[in-house]
Amino acid sequence: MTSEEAETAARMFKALGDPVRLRLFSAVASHEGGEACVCDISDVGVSQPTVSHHLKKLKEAGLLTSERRGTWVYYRVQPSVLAAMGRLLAGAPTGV
Amino acid sequence: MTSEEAETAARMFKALGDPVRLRLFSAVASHEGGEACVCDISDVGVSQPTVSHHLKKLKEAGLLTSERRGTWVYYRVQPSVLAAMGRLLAGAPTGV
DNA sequence: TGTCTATGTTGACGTCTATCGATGCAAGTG
DNA sequence: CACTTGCATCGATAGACGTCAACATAGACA
Repeated sequence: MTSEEAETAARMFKALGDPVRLRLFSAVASHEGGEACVCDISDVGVSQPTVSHHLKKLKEAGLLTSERRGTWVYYRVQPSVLAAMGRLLAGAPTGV
Repeated sequence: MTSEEAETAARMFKALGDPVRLRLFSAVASHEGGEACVCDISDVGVSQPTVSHHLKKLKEAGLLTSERRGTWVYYRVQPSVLAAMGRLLAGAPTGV
């Protein structure tokens, strides 16, 4: 595993390394239709700006995508990234 | 996903959320025999105390175990934890 | 016993991060 | 146009984190 690969992968793991973000991510992933608007998942015990902050982090890490439809903003997971992280953990290193 | 589950899982993801720790973990996981002494994997670009610090973090997160044999300390991965994280990412939520 | 090598621990320092209140922006509704 | 709702951004603050130098400890060997 090269230094660059480690940084890329670590960025994703780091994004899931916060309880609030993990719950938000799980909520989006398990929501009906594979997507959820912020109002559906914002009940994680923190204020609304904090939720927005964490969703932005998850988006920056490439784990979520967002789309505005009318009044609401819908978040959706990036399946390919999930698969890559799963492989990494399953014992199939990227390039070692 | 409850708050407690999120905290437990987030602690593991967080442990892998640092490039140095991810490289150390990958090095141990891919090393011959599934274990490695610190001298084998300490070439990650940081000082020796920092390596020790990160290995301690990984051990606290339950991702590694350590065993002293003579002069050297050998680290080994916890396979069950890996499988659990893999399942989490593969789309089999723990309790949602 | 003394010394060297291999690791772990401590203390300090600078940086990052999570959180909040206040505010701003977009879109629907009257 | 005014008002409300949903979400993002800004500024500030407290706490966590990564890193290193210095020191401590454990084992091997002469």
